[in-house]
Amino acid sequence: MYDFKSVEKKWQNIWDEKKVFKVENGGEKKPYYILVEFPYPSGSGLHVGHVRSYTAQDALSRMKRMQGFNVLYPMGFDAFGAPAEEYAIKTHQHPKNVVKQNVEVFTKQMKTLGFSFDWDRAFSTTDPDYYKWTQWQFIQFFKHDMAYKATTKVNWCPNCKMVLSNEDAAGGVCERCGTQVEQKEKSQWMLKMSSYSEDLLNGLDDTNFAEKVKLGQINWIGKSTGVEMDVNIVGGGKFSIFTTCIETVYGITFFVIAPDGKLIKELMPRVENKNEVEQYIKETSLKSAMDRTELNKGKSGVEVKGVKAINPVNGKEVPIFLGDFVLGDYGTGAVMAVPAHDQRDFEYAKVHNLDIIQVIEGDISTKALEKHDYLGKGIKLINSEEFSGLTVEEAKEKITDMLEEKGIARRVNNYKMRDWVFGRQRFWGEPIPMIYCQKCGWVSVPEEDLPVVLPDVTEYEPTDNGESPLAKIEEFVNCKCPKCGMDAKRETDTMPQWAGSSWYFLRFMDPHNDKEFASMDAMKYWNKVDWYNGGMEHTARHLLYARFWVQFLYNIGLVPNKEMIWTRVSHGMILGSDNQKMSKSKGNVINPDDIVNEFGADTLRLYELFMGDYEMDAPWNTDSLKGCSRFIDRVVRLKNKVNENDEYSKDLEVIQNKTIKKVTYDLSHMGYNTAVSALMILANTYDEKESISKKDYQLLLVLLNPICPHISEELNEELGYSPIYGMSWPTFDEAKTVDEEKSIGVQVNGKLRATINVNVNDDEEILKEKALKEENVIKFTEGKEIIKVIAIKGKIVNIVVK
RNA sequence: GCCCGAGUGGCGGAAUAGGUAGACGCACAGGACUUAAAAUCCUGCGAGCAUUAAAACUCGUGCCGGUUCAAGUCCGGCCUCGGGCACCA
Repeated sequence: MYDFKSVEKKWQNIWDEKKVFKVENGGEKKPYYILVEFPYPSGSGLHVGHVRSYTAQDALSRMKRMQGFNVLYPMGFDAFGAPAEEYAIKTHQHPKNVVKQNVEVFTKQMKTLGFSFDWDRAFSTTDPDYYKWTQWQFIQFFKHDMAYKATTKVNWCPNCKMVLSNEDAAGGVCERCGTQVEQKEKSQWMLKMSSYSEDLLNGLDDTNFAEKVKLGQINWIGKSTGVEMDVNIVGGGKFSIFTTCIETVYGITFFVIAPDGKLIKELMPRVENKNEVEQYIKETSLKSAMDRTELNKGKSGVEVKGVKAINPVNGKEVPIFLGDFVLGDYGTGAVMAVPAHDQRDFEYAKVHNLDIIQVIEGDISTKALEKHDYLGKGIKLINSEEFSGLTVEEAKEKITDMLEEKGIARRVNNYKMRDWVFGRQRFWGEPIPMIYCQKCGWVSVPEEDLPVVLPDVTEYEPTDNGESPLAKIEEFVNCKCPKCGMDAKRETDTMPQWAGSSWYFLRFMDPHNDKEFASMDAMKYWNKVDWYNGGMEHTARHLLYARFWVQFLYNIGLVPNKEMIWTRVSHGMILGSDNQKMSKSKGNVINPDDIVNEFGADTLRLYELFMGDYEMDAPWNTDSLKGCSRFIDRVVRLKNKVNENDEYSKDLEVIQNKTIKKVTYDLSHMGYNTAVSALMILANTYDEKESISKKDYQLLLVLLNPICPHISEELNEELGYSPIYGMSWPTFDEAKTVDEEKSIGVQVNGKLRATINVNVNDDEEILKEKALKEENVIKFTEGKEIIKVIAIKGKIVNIVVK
């Protein structure tokens, strides 16, 4: 085994000292921006999963550079967030120190892996120079009426006296102490993301995201098209419902309204069973979002006695129920219930003993006949007055037209995506740069006063009332109103972790700018992120937040494109050797440092790309890793076969062209494992020869360089050539990528009976002739009638007999 | 329940446009070298049948059916596993 430690160190130093991968904005070369999700620098260091995607994109970057592109491959740190804060609370040190240490560890680890990041562009979202601009952008949201304060519910642990994230409140209990989590009302900053629903859907057309990524976005936005209809209440008043199945309107037997909605509050004075209703509202409010879904099967609810609603199409009076399955913040907070044609309503009607009226042909004896049962099948309406006999599709339109003419309904779209709750009651986040003045209301911090810096204190314990720890720090809270100069109070909530990562890719384009978050020129130069790689777990939310952020900046003229990310791809996880997700508790974690120490960075890089389909999860296997180490040793040993010849060997021409083609294609199409395999085949071919030329050998090294940059540079230097990083990527001659002679299969009735050696140019007649001469083919065709012979040049012969 | 993704040897996985299934690697077995081990090199390696050897043959890409001269690949219907969302009207 070669001395990988000194070789790797040597080349890492050369790259570092000569700033080989430093990239400037501008120049003759075409720009190409490759981005990997920047990590959260946790205390446990780099994970082998990071190594997989960073290596993959590193290989792509290195090839692209050699292909003559000006490649931006940056790295940074997404370092705000709860774990650093919790660690800081435990150890009584400022989270920024914790982050600083972790960033140093991560940086060192990444350097020992030889990634070609432009380290001069690195930053952390926790740097005041960076979050200054996050705050500045928040102010733009505020100024453009896109940020507002509203009351939302938060998970509250009465024991820890802390606001919990949904993750920390999983199952309705506090993750730290196991206490039942309560829902608490809290006034918080929100971003009007829902107003971008349609734009975020349409924007997908301007991207090259993988189909599954687009689907993730579409599902999260959750558009549904339907009808909003007004419903009168007996004795005066009205409310609206939203439905996607207006064709079932004659089947309404009750309405259900949200216990947390406005409507029930309005109706309260007329309610006869006030106690019961109030009790139910209270019960619902105590349940966390989790509990509410768990209660799913119960179909709980109470009738709102004393008020009845009128079905607008036939004047029928039906009861109104309060049910916690209706959400106050989706649609209108009220639904029409048609038990015959909605399974949920069906079950609800059974539990509460309500009428069921069938309005669409079919069987409803055991369960509801739902839209997926009846749509698109020409099924007709019944019991629906003049609409009876129409197909459901016709009825949908005609009923809507009728209701619209009467002025009591509208065609509308609804979206599952809500506004973005942008406040966190935490210390370790970007302070929201807002000031509350008794006289002027909410006023944004003047831009010249940014950043609003997190204070240097030693206590980060949460307050008793659910406010951010910042609320305890008087010198932080108390300030003057920027408008009127009176005493005022600073907002103490901080931003969610998603904030900093919503625009970091823009900052990489112009990371040292102290006048703007990034100059328009810089952003126009790079134009878009060409490749964005990250985990599947971030393809829904992070990507959506980032796109929303960018679209907003675009609308106020601050970025050049409505979508700033062109291709988004995702990679699979590395699982433990037990095929389970790696976790400390399972004891199946592999530390990349250990592997680098024992086998070297090149081996780890090679293995992680070779281990399987990049987009798929793959289990760790140290034996396989050793195979990769062997391959590198083999390449090193091949040097003994190198002769003094400075020309390519003619007899290796085809395999070389083939390999160049394969590696070039695969590295840019996430076919990393097959690229490695092609290199192994090339090395095997070399190994079969007595000797190879310097050029032959160098070609292997150059093709291997994006994956194993250290050893390939070292061996190349030993040959006396100048560094690979300064070379051009090899090109191939398409005509020379196929062997003249090859073996193809001969089938009789589709079953393989022989193989024949042919020339790729042999025409059908020659193939047929050769095939029919084969002994085994004769055996199977003898005495039978040959119906036809299919012969495909260079591929196959199939003889059909009877 | 809904939406994605995946099921191929002992294992990880290959297989541009349907065209010799199992590339490449691991593990394993046998052999060479060696005092020995490691390393390296050579050979074999889907199952069955056969076994003195080889050829040949039969089956084989989760299951059932279909299209086709030809299906891992296309179509219809399922099953299992993984991930995400979850009363969204």
